[in-house]
Amino acid sequence: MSTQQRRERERAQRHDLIVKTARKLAESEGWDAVTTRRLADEIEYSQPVLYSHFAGKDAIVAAVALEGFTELAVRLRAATRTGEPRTALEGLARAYMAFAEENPALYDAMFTMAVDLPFGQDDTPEPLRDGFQALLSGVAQFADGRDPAILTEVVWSALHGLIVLSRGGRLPASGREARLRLLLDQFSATR
Amino acid sequence: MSTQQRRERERAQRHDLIVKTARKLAESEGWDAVTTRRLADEIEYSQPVLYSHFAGKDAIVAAVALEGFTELAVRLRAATRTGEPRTALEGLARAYMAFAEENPALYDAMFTMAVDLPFGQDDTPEPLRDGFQALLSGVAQFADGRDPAILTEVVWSALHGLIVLSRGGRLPASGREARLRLLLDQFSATR
DNA sequence: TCATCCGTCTAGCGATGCTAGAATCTGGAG
DNA sequence: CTCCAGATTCTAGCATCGCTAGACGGATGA
Repeated sequence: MSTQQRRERERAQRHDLIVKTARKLAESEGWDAVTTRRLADEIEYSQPVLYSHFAGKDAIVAAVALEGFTELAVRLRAATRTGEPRTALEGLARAYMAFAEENPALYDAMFTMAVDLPFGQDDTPEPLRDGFQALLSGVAQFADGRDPAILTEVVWSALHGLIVLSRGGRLPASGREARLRLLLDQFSATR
Repeated sequence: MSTQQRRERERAQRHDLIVKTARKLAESEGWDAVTTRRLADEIEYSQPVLYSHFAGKDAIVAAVALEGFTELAVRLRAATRTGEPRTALEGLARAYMAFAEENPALYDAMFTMAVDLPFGQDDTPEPLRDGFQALLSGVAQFADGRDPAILTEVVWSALHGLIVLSRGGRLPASGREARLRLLLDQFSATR
């Protein structure tokens, strides 16, 4: 009976190996380099093994994304644990942008690629829920009469827009800080 | 000598036919359906003909995107020709979102796919420049002390974020109007 | 010791973007 | 009107992609 457990343990390890390898590969050479053949090579197994763990390549990307949500939630919570609400928004925003900048491929998997992750639904995976909750609880501190959920969604959208447009070369790298400052100013004003 | 001109005219027509067909196909069945084979079928020529007009598939997508920028600029200018600055921002934002909603595939080509279009550079194509100018001149009306360029970039980012997150199912379709209202409120406040 | 079964790999399918070389058509000279 | 030269278009194929069927192998239990 013990061999059965060992088997399952090894399977779980290989599962993690696949996810971690995919992530590392994507981060170092971009998602285009993450082909099933290359990934299989990297983990030193053949392609079909991947499909015994995941339904397809999309599922692997989704698994990587899920890891990302967990990490993002941790970082956002850490950032919101500071003092006053004014700096809380700034900390939150900076933490979010830093995360996106440090893990571009991961961020892509989370917010631009994997379409099959159910976001605001009943079967939304825990890490996803947690990520949004971290944002929400941070933003709610200075909602000041405004609807916290709506406010969170808009702040999030603005940050995401800045990130994704910057990355694609649509926004000049120079004004980064000025844009963030303006955004923070606008959203701390209750009006 | 006339036949030479006719040749060139026909070439130009076929060039347009390719772009228009790619756009229509993308809009009706998504960009995944726009394969070189399918596109060649649709225009009733063989694949290599495409490559006598464009360097590759990316160049075709870029050509479609360019069309989009021209149209977007026109719509934005029309929207900003209204009266007071308060409603100008709202008109601008609604026009932008309506454009994105009515032409999802086109919008994708403009702002998420084609990476090879030089955006804020010296060799930026005219339609691109014009598109941003239309936004800028609209936003500048109510800048009210704030840096117009920075303000434009941030407003644009926020709108883009809303659009792209909504489309990917990351934001619920329900709060659409509320989010837009909140965004408008925040950005009309000068503070 | 042997048969069974689970796990893994080899080999291959259809589809992709792109291209070389054959085939065809066009236009102008004799 | 004929025929050749040059441009144009097509057929066929390459490498690569995600994915899978079926052969193969070794570990497990009788």
